[in-house]
This record gives sequence, C-alpha cells and structure tokens, in this order.
Amino acid sequence: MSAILTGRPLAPLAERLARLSPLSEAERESLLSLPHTIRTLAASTHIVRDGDRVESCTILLSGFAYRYKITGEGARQIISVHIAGELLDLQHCFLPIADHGLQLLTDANVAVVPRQAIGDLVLAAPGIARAFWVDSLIDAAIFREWVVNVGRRNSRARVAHILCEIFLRLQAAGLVRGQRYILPMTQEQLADAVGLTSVHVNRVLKQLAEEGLISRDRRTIAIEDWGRLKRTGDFNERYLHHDVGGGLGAAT
Amino acid sequence: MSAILTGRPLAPLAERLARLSPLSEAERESLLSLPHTIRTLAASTHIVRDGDRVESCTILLSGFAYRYKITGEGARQIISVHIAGELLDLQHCFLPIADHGLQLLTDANVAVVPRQAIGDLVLAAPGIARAFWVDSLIDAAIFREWVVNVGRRNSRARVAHILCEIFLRLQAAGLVRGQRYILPMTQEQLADAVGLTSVHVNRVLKQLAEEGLISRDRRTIAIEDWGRLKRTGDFNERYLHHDVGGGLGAAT
DNA sequence: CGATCCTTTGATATGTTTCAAGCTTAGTGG
DNA sequence: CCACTAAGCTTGAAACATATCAAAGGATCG
Repeated sequence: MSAILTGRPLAPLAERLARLSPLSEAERESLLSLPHTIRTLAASTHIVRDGDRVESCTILLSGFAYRYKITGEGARQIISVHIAGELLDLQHCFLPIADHGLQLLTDANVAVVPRQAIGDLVLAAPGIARAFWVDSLIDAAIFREWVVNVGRRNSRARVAHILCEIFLRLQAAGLVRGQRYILPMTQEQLADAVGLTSVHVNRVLKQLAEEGLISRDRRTIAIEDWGRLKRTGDFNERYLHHDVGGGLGAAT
Repeated sequence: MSAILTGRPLAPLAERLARLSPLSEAERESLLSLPHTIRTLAASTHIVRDGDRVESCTILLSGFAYRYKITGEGARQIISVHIAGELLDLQHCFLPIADHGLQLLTDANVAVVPRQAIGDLVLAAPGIARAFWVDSLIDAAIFREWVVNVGRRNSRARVAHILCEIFLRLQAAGLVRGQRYILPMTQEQLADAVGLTSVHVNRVLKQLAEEGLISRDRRTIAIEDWGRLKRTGDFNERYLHHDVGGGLGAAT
C-alpha cells in the first residue's frame, strides 16, 4: 500500500514479476511506466462481467477478488481467489472477450492498464513477456489443482485444502503474521469455491475447529495444527510454484 | 500426419500458433527449425510423471493424451484431454518440476523439443512468445471451465459437456467428419475426467443415448441432437476461444 | 480360444443437498 | 444509544444423487 502512496503504484507488480523471471533494470522501468489509472473500489464491485469485451488489465494493489462463472441452472462456481499484488485478468490482453466474471470480495485499490499497452510492451520486451507468461502458467497450475479439489476430494478435504492454499499464498505475499489470517469470504462464497453448499461448509468448518485443526473468530482463520490440516486437505504446495524464481524458470 | 512424412514435422505446430497470433515468415521458419526428435509411442506411455524435472516440451502430432493428478486417497482426476496438434506441456519450459502427470491415451507420434530451445526462442522472437502465451491462456480457460463442470453441474450435464467440448475441439482441428468421432477413453477415464464413477458414467451415457442426444458404438460417439446435447451439457463454447485468431489477440 | 480388460446391470449404502427455522452480528436511522 | 433490519451463521430432519459392492456379459488380442 505504501507504494500506492509513494507514487510508484506499479512497484508491487514489478516485484512480483521479477520474482517469477529475471528482469533487467530497463525492463523494470518500463513496467513501472506503463500507463495506468489507480482506482479505489468498494467490495463486490464487478471488474469484469462474463461476456464483456475487456480493454484493460487490472492489478490488485490491496484487498481480495475472485473469478467465477454461473451455470445455466444459476449455480455459481468460484474459480479462483486473488490477493493483493496479483494480476487479475492478464488473459484479457489476448483473449479480450471475457469467459468469466471477476468481482471484488473487499474494498480494494486497483491499477488499470490498457491492454494495448501490455500488448505493445511484451512485443518490445521479451523478458517481460516471459514473466507475464510464467504468471499465467502459475495461475493455470492453481486451476488444475482446483479441478482435482472439486472433482475428487470429499468435503472435509476440499475445505481444508482451500484454507491451506490461501494461507500459503498470503504468507508468500507477506500478508500474514503468525498463524492466522482474515479470509474475507462468506461461507456461501467458500462453498461456491469448493463446490459444496454453504450449509455443508458450515458443518465442515465446525468439525475442523472441534478437531483442533483450525479455530475461527468471525472471518479470521487461525491454523492450530498445520500438519494435520495439510494432511486432511491432501495439500501439497508444489503446484503453487513459489520457488520458481529460485534459479531456473528461464532457459538460462 | 502427412507433415510427419514430408519431413516438416513441426508444421502443425506453426499452423496452430499462427492461428492464435500472427507470425511473420521468419518466425514460422524459426519454429520449424526448432531442434526436436520425433518419437512414436505406445498407448498409455507416460510422457511426464508428477514430480519429474522436465527438460523438454512435447507436441502431440497424432493421437490423444491426458493430464491427471492422483489424490492422497488414490483417486485420479483427469485435468485435460489433448488431441493431435496440441502442445502438451508448455508450462514445463518455465515451471520445470511437473505438478501433474501426462500420459498417452492412444498410440501417438510426438515431437520432443528441449525446453532450453523454446526458452531461447521466446526471448529472441517476441511474436512467438506471444503465440505460446496465448496457447497457455486458452489451456487455462479450459481448466476454468472444468472447475465449473466438476464443481457445479450434475452428472448428466458433466458428461454431455465433455462430449461437446471434445467434439468441437476435434472439429476445429479438422479431425472429425460429419457428426461422429472416436473418443479413445474408457468409461473409467471419462469418469475420472468428470469427477464421477465409471458405473455412473455408464448409466448417464446410456440415458443420453436412450433420449436420442447421442448414439454410441464402441468408443465412437455420434452426435444425434447437437442442440439438446449442448443444452443438457450447459455448453457455451466461448471458453474455447476458437475465434481468437480472427483479428484481435494482439494489441495491433 | 483363453484371458484380460471393459461395459453393463442390479441392489444397497452414504455423503451431501434441500428445506426450514432460529440465532448472531453488523449496519442504519431515529 | 437503542431499535430495527438485513445478512450471514448455525442446527436439525428429510430427500436425493451418486457411490459402492457385486456379478454377469462382451470385446479384444495374443
């Protein structure tokens, strides 16, 4: 958030990408000087609606957001949850007709960049293209894990799994102190993320708490037994690729 | 397949990418001259195993493949199905530790390209980087739809949906004549793709056939009523982005 | 032509949903 | 500052879709 105030609002983006793939000083600079507008938006604002033609990419500077689709029967499936620092819809730079919706969970600050500017930049700066691409690849890895989560795990594991994932992602982003975090989702939203009903999610959360894996107060989750939570969530963090910057990534 | 025999085995790859994002003649040439080895592999060969360090990318020249993960309980979830002409594991160029397995459904011809060669090429040729990236983005769009499919649709819709998807993808690749295609998956594999049991998939297929939406003979599926099949599968092809080449994509 | 893998069918079990109602919390206006 | 309201959380009972278990029937391929 400080970056927003210091007038370098895209700094978190540059940081994030540099962690994924090495960037030269010039590349960092051109990222920081991307044309953009900063907006402060209220919780539940729609950033993109399914079917929209999107002319910009949004970077989440603070707050939470999620992507979702609505089925013909009116059911909602949440497809991913996004935290501060993440790129929300890079795919719209090249697939400009949205195939899903994108909505804020909380009040948030966002930076909006015209998609043309990103398109131009990636043609001019291959290193940046690579970094964006790696970001998309990690997104996709998370989608794959979610297919497994809703397709083949029981309700306990699904809920435990998403609690693990969000915890680790917040931790990697430096947004968590200790073993607790605020998960700004209603139980209904959580249910839509794991393919269950809110009633059932409620029962599972209660059970996880009774068994001492987590504790809850309003919407803050405290991890009480990380080992057992991971085990009941069948959670293996490899798919998050948090280590990707660590010396490989590129065909160096 | 003819391309394999004519000694231009990577031609289908160049075609595919050019459809996603405009490529110059020079870019096409450098794609065609990527170092590679051609292999003919038997059905059910593993191309990648979960956890492997992968040093190459595989292009499927003929046949079918699928990606999957195994849960801690031993259940398998199939994450995507791939058809001739597709890039199977572009993500391994930049995320070289595999987070899922990749296996052939049928005998197949593949081209194997060292990941370093692709990494070098995308830094040298931004237009190619963009095309690869768009390919990854479409992959991700399909994963998202699968999250919805297994998360929020009932068994009839799930099965109908995957039949629609594969039909359209084969059609777009020019691999289907008329309204029928060979789906080289057992009912158990189909079940693992839609998050059901094989017994239940069997019943759903039977019902879809009885109602006249499809007919079956061994593993060939004939679409008897595309409109109703789409409707019962809640299928909207927008997520496949088959039109993406049609004048946009790039920030032109 | 024997063996294996796959498909099909029936009967029963179960996890999750649905429906319904009461309860708590957070926000709003008097 | 309290009353009121809406939203979300919690709990119970019943219904249902899908899984599980089991066994027989086909297809495919040495």
